[in-house]
Amino acid sequence: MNSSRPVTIKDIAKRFRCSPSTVSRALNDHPAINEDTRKNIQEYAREVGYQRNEVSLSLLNKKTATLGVVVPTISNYYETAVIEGLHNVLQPMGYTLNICVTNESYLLEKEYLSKLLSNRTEGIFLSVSQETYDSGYYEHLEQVIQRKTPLIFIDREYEDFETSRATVDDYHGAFAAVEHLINMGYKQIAHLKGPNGLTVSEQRFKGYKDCLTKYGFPVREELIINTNFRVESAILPARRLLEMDSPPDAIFGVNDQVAIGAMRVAKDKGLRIPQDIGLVGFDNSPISAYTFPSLTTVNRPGRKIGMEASRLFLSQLNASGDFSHESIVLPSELIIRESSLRV
Amino acid sequence: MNSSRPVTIKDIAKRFRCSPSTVSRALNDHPAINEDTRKNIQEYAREVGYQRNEVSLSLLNKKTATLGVVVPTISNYYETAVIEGLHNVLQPMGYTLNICVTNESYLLEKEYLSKLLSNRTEGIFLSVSQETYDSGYYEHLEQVIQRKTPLIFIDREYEDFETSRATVDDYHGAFAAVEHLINMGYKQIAHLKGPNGLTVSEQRFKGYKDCLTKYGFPVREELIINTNFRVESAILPARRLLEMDSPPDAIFGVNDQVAIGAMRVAKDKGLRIPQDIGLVGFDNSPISAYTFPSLTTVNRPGRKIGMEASRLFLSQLNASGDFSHESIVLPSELIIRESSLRV
DNA sequence: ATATTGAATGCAAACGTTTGAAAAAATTTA
DNA sequence: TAAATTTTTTCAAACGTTTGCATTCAATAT
Repeated sequence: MNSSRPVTIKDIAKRFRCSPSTVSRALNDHPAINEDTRKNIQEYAREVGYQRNEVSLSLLNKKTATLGVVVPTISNYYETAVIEGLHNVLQPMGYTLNICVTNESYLLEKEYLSKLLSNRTEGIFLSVSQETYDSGYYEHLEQVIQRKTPLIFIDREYEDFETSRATVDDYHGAFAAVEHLINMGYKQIAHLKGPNGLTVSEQRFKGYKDCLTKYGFPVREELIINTNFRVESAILPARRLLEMDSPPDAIFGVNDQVAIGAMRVAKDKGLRIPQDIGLVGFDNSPISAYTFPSLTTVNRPGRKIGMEASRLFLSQLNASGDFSHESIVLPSELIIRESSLRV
Repeated sequence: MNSSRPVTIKDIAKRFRCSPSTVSRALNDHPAINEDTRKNIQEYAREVGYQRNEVSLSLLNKKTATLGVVVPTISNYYETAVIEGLHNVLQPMGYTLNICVTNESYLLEKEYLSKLLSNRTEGIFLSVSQETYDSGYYEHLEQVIQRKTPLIFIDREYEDFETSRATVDDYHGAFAAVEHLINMGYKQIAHLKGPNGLTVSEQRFKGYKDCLTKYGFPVREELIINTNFRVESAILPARRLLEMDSPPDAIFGVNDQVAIGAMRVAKDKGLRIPQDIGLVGFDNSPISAYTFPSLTTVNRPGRKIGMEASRLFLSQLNASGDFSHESIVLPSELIIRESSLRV
């Protein structure tokens, strides 16, 4: 019966033997519409479940009220916190977020950006994929710039682009973490590093190295092993570290997951934490406060990053024409817990 | 200089002194277009970065290639796994997922659904919010049904609606978990329950109760305490349980987070796991395999759910007209690890 | 009775693209 | 060289909505 075709303004116009304009105005409470007409039309519209076709409006106004969020993954606490932050600011302003997960793939990232532009997305928040980083291809971003669509980098940035970016101060967070371990008297501090090439990995690595150097410790190659951020990826590296002839007495993990993996391995070997080995993670994920022992970590204000990024977007929007590119770097904060608190 | 207005087909037509139709056909490799014309136009289009306006196409074809995914949260492993599953199937088919996070709010859920319909989304995957559940208002769903937009329930379902749904067999998973604890000789099994009213909570709770009853154990009110799925929310309840005069010797948590919270509390009290107290979670989140001791849990095939839900959507699409509503229930699987393996 | 006002409604264009049918241009055939 | 054919291009409508301007119609003032 009920044809599935959505009711349009024309359908209503036909029903009332009036023009579409009248219906449009009636529905939008335009003053120059007879009170009765207005009421009747509005009532009927409600009855038949009329819903304005936003697609046509988008075409007409060249506004879609849609923003793209392109991220490598949503499987970590941090990323979802960022999205929550974006959401908290932008949703109330009427924006819809289009969340695209690139899964670290350059091709997907490119495709998503292209699609977002085709869909006339009004702004793009981007955390570039690892493949993009590795390959160094950035033409797909040129597109975005050329079209003057506001582009905001989140965390993983590409330095050569003139645009706004919001990042956490990974460097000083890592530095503080290692410094804390040194203060606690640890002498051989290993690092379970993130994938090569990513800003996040490299900045934390740099903080680690610089801190060791500052305090006169050597940076020992064999104490630095790569992981892919995931807990499983830390197991073998941690084992390798702890089975060395002169094993480290502390491990700084590139994130909490990795540190928790190392914690498990240490416990399996009967090591006491923090007495025999100190552990520090990064992210301050909810679980890190409730491991046993609880994990010392570096807080990364994901929600705040999302909110700051929103702010950057909005200011770029208002400053149409004049560039107004800002770089926001939010401080990270060392959170000392049991896993490193040696007394 | 470069005006920020996107290049349109008309602009190109003007440049070549031809009609928009010619340009359109040239760009789409229509056979009835002169080879030279085609080449020139395509080259020029590439040069100026022409990108088809998908909005106008959506209006014309009444197809948006967009699907809505409305979920209460994306902060858990499971939800992101579901989204990954949806993504894996639907992205290659050209669909864009519009992920909407309701944050358990009825109002937001309603608003999102309305917006998705207005945007002519071609299908909606919905896991209803807790408020919706509590309130019992479902008119906002009637809208979707009335518009014949395919609607697929994920996990949190509302039984009265005629539509497809994909859920995990929470009941039998919980049953198996508790049965396992009983087999291991635990006598007083407590339950850290999820929020009231949610299918997920209630099904697991029912599995817990039925299993106890089957094995002749009483269901003791004081051993059942609510949580909100989050690790923090388990701390006080777990403490209350373990400080009872006759405390439980096992705890079944509604999810891994909650179980890990209980694990922490138990350890703080100096209890040995699994000797003094057995623990079981639910979800098989990545971390659960690497806690110390590792956590017995129930696997919830999130990615598979996403893939099955996609399948349900596609079959509903093809069977346009004739209803073809299916309910898929995927089995959950007990994964026995150290936290309950008492020998 | 006519001009003047005011309220209510309709017309037509616009947003960017596609597409069947018609028209125009180029080519071949008789 | 005209007719027939083929190739190439243009026209116009459509998708659903909004909006400045024109129009209609009734009521009031002169």
